[in-house]
Amino acid sequence: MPATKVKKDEDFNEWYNEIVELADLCDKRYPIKGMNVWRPYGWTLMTNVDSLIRDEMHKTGHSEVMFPLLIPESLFKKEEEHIEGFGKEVFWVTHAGLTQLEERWLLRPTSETAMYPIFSLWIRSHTDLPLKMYQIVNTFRYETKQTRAFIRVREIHFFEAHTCHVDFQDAERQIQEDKEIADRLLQKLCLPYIFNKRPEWDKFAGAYYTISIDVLMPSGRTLQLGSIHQYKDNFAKPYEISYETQDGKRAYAHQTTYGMSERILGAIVGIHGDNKGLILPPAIAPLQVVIIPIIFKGKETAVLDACRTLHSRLQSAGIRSHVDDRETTPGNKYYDWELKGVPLRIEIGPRDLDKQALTLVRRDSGEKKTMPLSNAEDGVRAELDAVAAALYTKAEKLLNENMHRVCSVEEAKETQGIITMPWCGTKDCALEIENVLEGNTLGEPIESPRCTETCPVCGQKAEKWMRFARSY
RNA sequence: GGGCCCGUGGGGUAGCUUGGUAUCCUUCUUGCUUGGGGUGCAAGUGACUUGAGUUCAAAUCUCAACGGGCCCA
Repeated sequence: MPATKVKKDEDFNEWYNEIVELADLCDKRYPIKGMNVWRPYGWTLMTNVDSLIRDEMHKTGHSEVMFPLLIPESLFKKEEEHIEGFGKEVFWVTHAGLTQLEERWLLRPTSETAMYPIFSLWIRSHTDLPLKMYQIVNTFRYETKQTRAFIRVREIHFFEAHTCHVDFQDAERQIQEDKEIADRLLQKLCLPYIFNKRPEWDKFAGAYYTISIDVLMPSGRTLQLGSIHQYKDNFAKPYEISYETQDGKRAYAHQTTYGMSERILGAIVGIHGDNKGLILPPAIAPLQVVIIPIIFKGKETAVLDACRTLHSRLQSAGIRSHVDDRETTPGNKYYDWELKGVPLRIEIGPRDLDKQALTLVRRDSGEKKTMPLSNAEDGVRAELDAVAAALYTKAEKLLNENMHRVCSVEEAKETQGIITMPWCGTKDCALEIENVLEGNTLGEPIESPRCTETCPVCGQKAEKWMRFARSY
């Protein structure tokens, strides 16, 4: 029996809208467009993702900081391209109490302009570099388009890492490290992804270049989960982030940033979920195992005791477990926890106790098996790994089956998903393809061989490949 | 940026055309019952998005705002 009214493969967008509320991730009834309430279950999930990010940051020598939410207009305005890129979508604070502010303040859309004036104070010598900082905060963008839970919101739960380096080469090494972080993180979340070097006209405002981290949603649209930016010294100059070199000269720092948001959660919901609800990767599932006692009159205590004993054993083994001892029927509990996406369910009833066994059901496949109670810890751990592997494989299949390399406009028209085509390098030709495909330019695949084809639009020699897709 | 549709208990809905008493399902609360895939019975709580207009009277008609959804650029 499905939990959702709308089927995932019939109307993905509706299914998504329905499931984020049904599964208690968020409450969309807050009366400001694009500002939803995080419910406890959703927030636990998000903070679990954040923990994985923090682990990666600390492993790679970043320090966590917390900068103010408000930015004075004068600081924001120092980098021209930046203000041009964000100017139309910032929220302004113009009054304090009854008095009009002498200088307007804005809610950070991202924190470059808050951090960099302070970085310029912190950095004096080459020994202060590299400076590697990050924060996980809320940022604000005034979206005018249709908003969607976790995917397009006005208050963004944002991870942003900011680094400063002695030169371009060292900043490039940072970007290499960022890619490795993405690889480890998204592997744990069972999310296969692609890197794309964004086209000049769509890079981050003020960046030298931008690499996006994109995943493919089951609707056939791509979702950008993160960005890695090389700034060179574009911000260091206006914000005067300079240092004294070893030989006593002054030089500007080269900077990078790395950003990700709750879109990660959107991808997990959209890619792994099914018509029964969420399916969570064990790495971030608030509960990895739920234990359902199967109670019959007269045998309550034996069953409940067995459940509780198993629960504390699993907890001691570092497995997030829960005994659902609510006064309702087992069937109800199954539906509840399937909706919540708990990877494994254990049932213990009188029949199991007779055999000193437990019944275990996988959320992703529905597969049911019994195993002895004696080494439940190992059995559960192995099954959690199996769920994670299966989720990744399924998502990888979706991505691979929907990535196509084509060399003519006609072929492209008849192709779904992510399309890679030869590209001569001019904006007009890319925009023409966007028109034909009703999609967007994703960017250049960053690690693919040189192209020797011709541009399908203008017929000129194409030295690059370019990816196109419909995007969120 | 332009166009279209929608807003009724926590969720889903009927009622709106033709203005007057708000329907049903579910959830929730209490009690008993049941318990290996939504157990059954009984009782109870709970709603017309906001503002202005028309009217003796507005969930119903008009306008606007806010919110939600869809389509096009």
